[in-house]
Amino acid sequence: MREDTRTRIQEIALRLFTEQGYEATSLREIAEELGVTKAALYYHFKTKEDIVASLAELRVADLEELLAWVRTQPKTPETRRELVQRYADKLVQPRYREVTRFMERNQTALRDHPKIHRMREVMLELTAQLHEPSDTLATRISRSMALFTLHAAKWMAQDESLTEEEITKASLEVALRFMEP
Amino acid sequence: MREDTRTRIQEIALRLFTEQGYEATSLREIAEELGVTKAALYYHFKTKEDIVASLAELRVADLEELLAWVRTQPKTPETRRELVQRYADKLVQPRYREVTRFMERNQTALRDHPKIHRMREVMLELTAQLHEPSDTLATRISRSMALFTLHAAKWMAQDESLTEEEITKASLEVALRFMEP
DNA sequence: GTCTATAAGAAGATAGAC
DNA sequence: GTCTATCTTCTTATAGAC
Repeated sequence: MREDTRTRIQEIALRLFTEQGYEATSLREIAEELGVTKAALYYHFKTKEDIVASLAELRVADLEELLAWVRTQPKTPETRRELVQRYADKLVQPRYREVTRFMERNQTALRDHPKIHRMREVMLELTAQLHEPSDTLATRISRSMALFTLHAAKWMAQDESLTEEEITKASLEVALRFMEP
Repeated sequence: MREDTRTRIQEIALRLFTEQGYEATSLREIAEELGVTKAALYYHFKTKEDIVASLAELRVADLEELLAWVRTQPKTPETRRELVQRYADKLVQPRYREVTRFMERNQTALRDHPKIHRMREVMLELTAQLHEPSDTLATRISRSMALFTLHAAKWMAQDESLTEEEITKASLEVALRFMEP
């Protein structure tokens, strides 16, 4: 069954925004790939920013769910490792990863979008769950780098003949190592 | 003594490109801040891309120097730690850091610029110096995250009342910890 | 080196027909 | 839901005077 037009706009926009950049991608291009005119897009999304907001929503909802979960848990090393594990699980879902990639690559262009701002907040709250006030600065940096590692490890794929699975597995191993006191 | 116009264009462009994004910053804005007309910019730089190339040049030269140095050294743990240390030293120089920040934030918009491409190459070669073929994948990821940590630690400054010096010192400590086997 | 003036085009967005 | 046609505004870039 054919997806609805709204979803297809999201898919095409996400791909083009990521490949070419947000500002560099015009509504004309999106419309052409979809096989309609620019004006048709305006029936589904009021503005270009609305398309971004709808994409950000896909990720924010996931992150807020994760944050809500961790707040029900006791603040133990066990919980922190489990949070890293769950974050890694989110990150292997293609849709989540694509949206994340789009946002990483267009930080500046997106800086004024309210939904993007909300997402940054949630990410900061999530990393804050990884340490306690009594931890040293070095420990806090190390813990934050655990989440970063899950994101950044895909760089490794460039010059190596490794499968995605090997990289995912190894970067989780490294991330958990960074969580050690 | 007043700097020359070319240098002032570079400074203003670098700031606006970083704050607002590369595509979102027009030559008109740069000219207005400089107090001249758009046309005057074209005397100093043939195109907008030329301004970017001149900015990238500032960083590429530094990185190539670092790469040239490390290639004269024996491939020992000692050399690798020294490379991390030297990279950290580069990163505290304001001009280098500003250009780096600009590039991090505008990855997609800059993807087709040849100078940017060269910079990515040099960065990859630098990280390749941090490990040997016999190292496990986890070790290689961990070592690459050492350089990443030096970049990313500035995120820590957001919600804390820490001095830049404390953060720099602690992130170097973490980076060197990540270099351990 | 900097100016005015202008070209040539693409962008986001809207009105109204079908 | 999608179209054609159009508006307005902005962009990069150039020609030629001073």
